[in-house]
Formats: sequence, C-alpha cells, structure tokens
Amino acid sequence: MAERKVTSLDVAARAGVSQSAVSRVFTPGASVSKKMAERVRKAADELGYRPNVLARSLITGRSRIIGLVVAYLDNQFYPDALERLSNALQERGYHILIFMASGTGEGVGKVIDELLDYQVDGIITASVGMSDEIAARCDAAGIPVVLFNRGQEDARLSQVTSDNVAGARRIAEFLVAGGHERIAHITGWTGSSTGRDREAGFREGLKALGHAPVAVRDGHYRRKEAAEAARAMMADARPDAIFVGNDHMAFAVMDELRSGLGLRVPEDVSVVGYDDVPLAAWPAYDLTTLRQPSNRMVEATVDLLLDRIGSPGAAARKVAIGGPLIVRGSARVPEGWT
Amino acid sequence: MAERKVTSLDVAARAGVSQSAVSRVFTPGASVSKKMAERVRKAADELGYRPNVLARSLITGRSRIIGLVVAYLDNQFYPDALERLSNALQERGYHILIFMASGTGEGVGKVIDELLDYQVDGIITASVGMSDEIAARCDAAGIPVVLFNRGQEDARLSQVTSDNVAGARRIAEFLVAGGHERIAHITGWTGSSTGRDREAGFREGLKALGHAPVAVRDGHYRRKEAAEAARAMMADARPDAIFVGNDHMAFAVMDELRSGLGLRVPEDVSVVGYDDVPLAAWPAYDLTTLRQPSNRMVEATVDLLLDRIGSPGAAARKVAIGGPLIVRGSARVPEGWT
DNA sequence: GGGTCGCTTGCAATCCTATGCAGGCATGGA
DNA sequence: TCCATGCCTGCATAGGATTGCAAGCGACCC
Repeated sequence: MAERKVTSLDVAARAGVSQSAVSRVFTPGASVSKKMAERVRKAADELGYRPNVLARSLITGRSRIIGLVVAYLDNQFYPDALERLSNALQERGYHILIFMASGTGEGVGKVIDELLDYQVDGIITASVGMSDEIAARCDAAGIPVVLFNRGQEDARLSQVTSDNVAGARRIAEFLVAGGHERIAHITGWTGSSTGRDREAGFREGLKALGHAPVAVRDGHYRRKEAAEAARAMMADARPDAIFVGNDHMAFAVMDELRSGLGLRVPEDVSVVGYDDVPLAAWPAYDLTTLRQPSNRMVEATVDLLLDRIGSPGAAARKVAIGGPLIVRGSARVPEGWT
Repeated sequence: MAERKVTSLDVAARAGVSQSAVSRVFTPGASVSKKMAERVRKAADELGYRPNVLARSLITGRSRIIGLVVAYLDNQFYPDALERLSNALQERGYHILIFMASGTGEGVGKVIDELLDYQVDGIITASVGMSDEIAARCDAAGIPVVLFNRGQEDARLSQVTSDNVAGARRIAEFLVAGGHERIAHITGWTGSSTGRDREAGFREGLKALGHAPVAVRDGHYRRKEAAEAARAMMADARPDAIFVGNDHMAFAVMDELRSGLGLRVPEDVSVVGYDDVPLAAWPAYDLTTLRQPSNRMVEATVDLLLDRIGSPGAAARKVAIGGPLIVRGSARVPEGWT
C-alpha cells in the first residue's frame, strides 16, 4: 500500500543504466539509441514509471499548465468553449487549471497571485469583468495572456473575439429588412467591450438604414436583469423587435415575454440573440441569433497562446472572427431573405 | 522584460537572512519571530516574491491540484457542479485541473497517465463512463478518488450521489397519485449506476402501487436518443406520463413531444425529469423534477476527498444525499399534493 | 553568576528530472 | 592500421523550496 513513487532512478537501476538515460528516453528529441530506449521502456513499464511533470517543469521552466480564469459558467457558451479549449490543449500536451473569479472585487488580486504561484505557462480569461487588470499584471510578469471573447485597448495583449460590430450590424439589417418599426436593444454588460461593440454595431447598422433604437437597456449578461429590462421596455417603448446582447439573456427575455407578459414570439415581438449556443437550436426557444464560431475562436485562442509561449518575443495579436446569422423562428423573417 | 523569476534566495539576500528563513515565513505553522517575518515579508513584497508551488510540491509531495475527469459539459448539471467544486476547493487552497475523457475507448489509459503525471493530490470523476476503471487504477496508485454522481460496487472507492433509488421511487408515487395509467420511463445510460438505480427505484415504486411501466427505453443521457425514444414510445406504448432519467434528456423529450409530435405537456403527456438544473426552472420548460442538491453533493465530495488526502489511511465512504421533488408545470399535479 | 530551557535561525540534505560537458565506442575513409 | 567523425552515454549540476538537526541566544531561576 505504502508504495513509494517510482522515480527515474528506480527505472535506471532496473534497466542497468544511468538516470540521465531514462530521462532522455522520455524527452522527445533527445539522443538515445534504439536498444537503450527499448530497455528503459521495458523497465519503466514493469515499474509503472511516468516522468514527474512537476519536477520536470521545475527545471524546464514550463509547467504545461494553462490557467483559465472564468467568472461564471451558467451561460452555456462558456462550458461549451471550456470543453473545446480543454480538448484542443490536451491534444497539444497542455491542461487547464481553473480559477474562479467570482468575487468581483478583492478576489482579483488573489486570483492573480494564485495564477503566478502555479507557474502557469499561459492564461486565458473568459467571461470575467476585470480581465484587463488580470491580463495586464500577468503580462507584466511575462506570462502570455489571451482574452477570450473580450477585447480591450492595450496593444500588448492578445485577444480573440467574434466580429461583434459587424455581427450586430448584420442583425440590424435583418430586423429592418423584416419590416420592424420599433426596434430595441438589451445590451450585454456595457462595462465589457463585447457589450459595447455589439451596441455600437447595432446602432450603426440601424442608423445606416435610417433607423434608431426605440429603447436601449443594460442587461448585464444576467437573466434577471434582462427580463426586467424586457418588461420595462414593453411597458413604455413597446418595441416590435428586441436584439438581446447574448443568447443567455435572450432566453430570459423570451421567457418573460411569453410567460410573463403573454406575448407571442415572433408575432408580437421578434427576438434575436447573439452566440448561437446549443440551446438556441432547441425547439423551445428556436432562437434566431448570430453565431460566434466557438470552434474557430478556440483554435485561434490556442494558436495565439501557444505561439507566444513558444516564442516569447512574439507580438500580441487581436483576432476577430466573423460568424453567420442563424435564422430560426424567434424573429420575423424578411421576404426572400437568404 | 526578461526578468528572471524571483526566488526565495533573492528575498533572503535582500532581507539579509537565510533562504530557510524565507521559506519558513511562507510556511504556515513554522517557527519564526515576528521581527523576522516582518523583514522577510517586506523584502518579498518589494520584489514581488511568491513561493513556487511546483518546487514546493516536489518536496512536500502535495501539489494542491485536484484532477477533475469529465466526459462532457453539455448537461448543465456538470458546469454548475464544476463551478461549485472549483469554488469550494479554491477556498481550501486547491485548484482543479481538467481532464476531458471524451474518447470513450483508448482515451482512458491516456487520461489516467496524464493524471498521474501531474501528481494530482486527488481525483474527482464525473459524467464519465469508465469512471470505475480510472478510479480503480488511480486508487491503486495511492491517489484518493471520489466518484461524483456515479456509484459502483468496489468498497475501496468513495462516491457521492443523490439517493437515486428513493428519488425515483418518489417520482413513481407522484405520477401514480396524479392518476396516470400508462407510465413510461426513458432511462439514463443503463451502463451507469445512476441510470440503473433510478430505473430500479422507479420500477420498485410503481410495483409497490400495483403498477408497471408500459415502456422503458435507454436514452444514454443524450438528447438525440432520448427524443427518439420518446417518439418511439408515443408510436406504440402511448404513455400518458414519462419519467426521464435526467433533466438534460427531459428537455429533449419535451421538445420532441411538443414541437415534433404536436402534443401538449402536461395535458397529453406528463414529463418528469431528474436533477433540477437551473434550466428546469425556466418557464419554457417549467420542468417537474427531482432535485439533486448539488451544493450538498459538492460539499460532501470536497470533504470526502480532502479527508482522505489528509489522512491516507481513512476508509472510503459512500454518500447518498436525498433531495426533494420540485413540482412545476410539466406534469399533472395530484389533488392535494403537498 | 551559571545552568537550563525554549525559541529562532542557519546549514545542508532532499525531492525528481533535465541537460551541458566530456569521454567511449564504433564506423568509415584513407 | 590509424585517425577523424558522430552518436551514445554517464557524471555532475541545477532548479526552488522544505525540513531535520544543531547551534546561538536571551531569559529565567536558583
């Protein structure tokens, strides 16, 4: 029971070789003869030896751990992305260490400290308010950071988003083409670039077509606030279409409209979301929404991050990936819309 | 830019003390004078020093990393649990390293190897088919394992589940009391203890009341298969109530019944789920379901795991936590049901 | 004033692996 | 046959921290 961990020395002894030889066998690209490799592997298998990643990282300076900082997971977009990220990184020999940044306030500093403690090779932040601060400080500490689904000004930081401005503009076009006259917007949290960009793109798109939103309210990415915003809007501005800043809130808005206010979607009000999370395709919502191509966003994120880990000099990059409008049943479809 | 990492030696030099002193200041419970602690902390702050967790774990043999093995995250129960687990562990100084066990087959061995590579202090498995094998091998390697929401026979392994038998029995009682005559069941994957236990409890409950299921099909915890099962059932057995093995599938069943077959829920068919994920409360589904108290399950999981990490001799334990039936609108409510 | 006790602190070994360096061996060419 | 060349391999050190051991020191009591 009290079996000590088997180390490279044990293997070396059993195979009758030096410890360095064992190490080399398990180090890709090292110089080892075939015969040696065989003997060592045999001994290693018999003993159940595997190199200790921690000891290795102590000397190589690379832990093969990526820190993922996340504030919440109830928006389906994030578990979905997490799953993809984890798979993609796993394939390239990395794993994800999770840091919950729930506490909005003092938690930040603590999370940063913990990230540094674990010597993570890189950091991905997602769905988190203070990503800027985290990113800036970790970047300063020499750890590559990629902001996932969040942008900011600082040119030294990498980020991957969808093309929020263009996407939101497209939605504006869709709604106007659908003959809606009173178009409203429930934004994502306006403290986030994502929320702001979508709002800007949406306003821009409406304006270009001679329209303007009849109401705009901040939903803070939360169900409750989005539902309240919807209710408030219906009480005064009475929109015939609402663009909601992400799917997660759009579901709440639809719930509120249908169950709370007894309205029909899309007959009374059209609703359009943003993200195209899996749930949007479920018949209960059947949500028209702009797809954020999470697979491509994940690929880009992983590439960016590993590139910078591989060559620390590499410049930060900002990637914005466009996605298609997925037309379903929650919004009136313009005649002949393709 | 190319700032070398600051080590305890740097701090020691700056504070004019030995390296061991620095270590002790950062080791809770070590013997240090107040004056020393102050000087060291000052120097550490000035240099931005933090102990290297990896180096520490090399010598202490504890990494403060918990491996979480998970096969999928699309069932909302799991991201929810993950968030709670991560928070709970973070509070106690641990962090979660994610291992995706998507590949059902050969992936298992690889995942186990990787778990061991990272010297995780403990392992939690969730939503994963081959948890038994993983658990058994890791346990054999001396790493405490807790199966989350999965059970198995082996007495050497710890597990935390809800009381699936009792819960399902309760659902049987509820449906019978509701006057349903043709009661069917779409099971979770019958290869999982959870799926089997719920089926057993449900059958038992029906039997005790003089009933028997008119149809039972395996939904494999997947939307598509659950929807197909529902469609097939409605084509032959024509149940007036379906107990679905978890909420995730129940949503698909409701979608299929309502949108696919044009039936009303609960007027034509009652649907009951299991888990009470957040989505179940959303008006679009308004699902009657048996709550798995994920907060208590998480607490129990963390306690069990840390206990065993703390005292390696501790015996494995199996915990089953009961939860209430949450009555909502997806199933006919018996007269005077409390 | 001396002895003892207890709290601090430094020394040095240890955890496990990677890797620069140099030596050994075999191979091939002249 | 001898030398140059390369490929393998072992030696020894490093990486950053923890911790047993022993020594230093002040205080306290007699």
